[in-house]
Amino acid sequence: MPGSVQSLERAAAILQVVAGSGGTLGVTDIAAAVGLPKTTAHSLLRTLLGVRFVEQDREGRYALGPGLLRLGAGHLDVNELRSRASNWTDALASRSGHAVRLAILEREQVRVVHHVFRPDDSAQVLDVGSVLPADRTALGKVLLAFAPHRSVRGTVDARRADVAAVRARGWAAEDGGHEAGTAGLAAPVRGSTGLVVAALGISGPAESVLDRQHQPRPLLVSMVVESAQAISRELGWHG
Amino acid sequence: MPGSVQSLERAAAILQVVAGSGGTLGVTDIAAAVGLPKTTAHSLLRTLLGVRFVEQDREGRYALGPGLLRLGAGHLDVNELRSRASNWTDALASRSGHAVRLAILEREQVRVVHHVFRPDDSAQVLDVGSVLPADRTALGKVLLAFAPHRSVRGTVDARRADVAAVRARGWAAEDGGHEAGTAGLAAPVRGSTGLVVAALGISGPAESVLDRQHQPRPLLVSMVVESAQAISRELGWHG
DNA sequence: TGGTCCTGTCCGACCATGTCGTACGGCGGC
DNA sequence: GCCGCCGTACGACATGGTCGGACAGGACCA
Repeated sequence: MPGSVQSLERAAAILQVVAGSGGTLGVTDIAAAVGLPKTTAHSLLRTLLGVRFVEQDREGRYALGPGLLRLGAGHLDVNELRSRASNWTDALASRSGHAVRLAILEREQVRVVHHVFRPDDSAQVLDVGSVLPADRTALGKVLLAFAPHRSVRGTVDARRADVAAVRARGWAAEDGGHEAGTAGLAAPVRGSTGLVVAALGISGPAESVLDRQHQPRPLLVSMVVESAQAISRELGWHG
Repeated sequence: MPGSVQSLERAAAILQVVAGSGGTLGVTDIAAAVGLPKTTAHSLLRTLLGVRFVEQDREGRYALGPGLLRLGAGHLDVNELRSRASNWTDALASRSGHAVRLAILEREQVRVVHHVFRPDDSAQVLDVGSVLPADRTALGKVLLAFAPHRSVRGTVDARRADVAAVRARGWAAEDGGHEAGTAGLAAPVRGSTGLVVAALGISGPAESVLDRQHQPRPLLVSMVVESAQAISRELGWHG
């Protein structure tokens, strides 16, 4: 491909073959798989070994190395997020008496990854996996407000003030914008780097979440913000 | 460094910088961080983009891409292993009445990653994190027998028959080899590729694990093998 | 609203490096 | 003990990677 660095494309192909083997592969097999002379493949593998993107066993066979695996390790795994959050989400549901959801931003969409039912006997539907509107839910407002690469001018004027307010307050509210008669609150969950990786929220009947002036009940705000911060600390955030 | 492919070393440095940022970075910042002219860094990034080791947001800033993250995705995460195994390990402890351990092979050592106590009132010590002798425990025998890159000649004669027997039977036993008066059984846990990623074992008083002929009790063998296979299916193995 | 500054990207000249054939030591199989 | 095949080293040479200059576009400020 014109304009590409050939040796990088070749190295990427080699890494894909090694990863696909699931175990270890010799130089001869790798060369055959990527369609290169053995000494060319060996030359590339020697450098991949040097940067620890591959490693070699005692028989000279190659496997993916710690240098490569470490690159991806900083990325948050959704299962780990759920696992670490679950004590706090259960406790928040108990203390607040509301349904609790954890959501992530995925390709500009808000996906629920964890859901704890409101602790009563009412019939409820499990939300995990569902996608929520980003602009009309508290969870979505939080995720959009703290998205890492959004410039202010990229947001239409009507929402700019909202985004700024959510960032300043550290939480977002929704009042019937998503489901008539319900309201919600959400706060950001941060990963070890301080970046927002999820949003934690509660939702329920509007009269339960909001006071008579249609403002969020301060006690509930505190519970949500504190629980989100506790989960953030669990994920390695020091803030 | 003589003998290395310079552009691969440079690309690795770029990926490490992007991974370390935890979010997104521009070409100018990446070039500064790796000490290269901007156009050189851009040339390398264009190819990394082409192989999807990085991706770009709408403002032209770079983050780690799916092509790279997917390489590491096949690697089993110990937390995920524990998480997926825990239902089965709890059940095995209950049904068998013995302590249950899950171990992995790590640099030729056997490391316990999960431990469920024997379901009685006796005082017990949590083993998680400890390292066991590879050749004298059932867990170690299983992990060594099924290690992916071990040639037969690399194993001294005295153990070759043992390795072959463990492979043929699909489980291993220990009889006081590790702790006087105790015995143990273990079976392999496979990942989605069919490779053995862990060993599942029970242990307890020798008279409880073994019959009068000092052979493992068949019912216990079945329980361990079936539980290990259930965990394997949980991890995506189809065998 | 226009000017300034800084960004990401493109183009092409040039030379330093990446490619790969040949050869060799070591190991496994027969 | 011999043969075949592996991984690895070496070095010649052709080409691919490097990078300076230029440009378009966006953000910011007076």
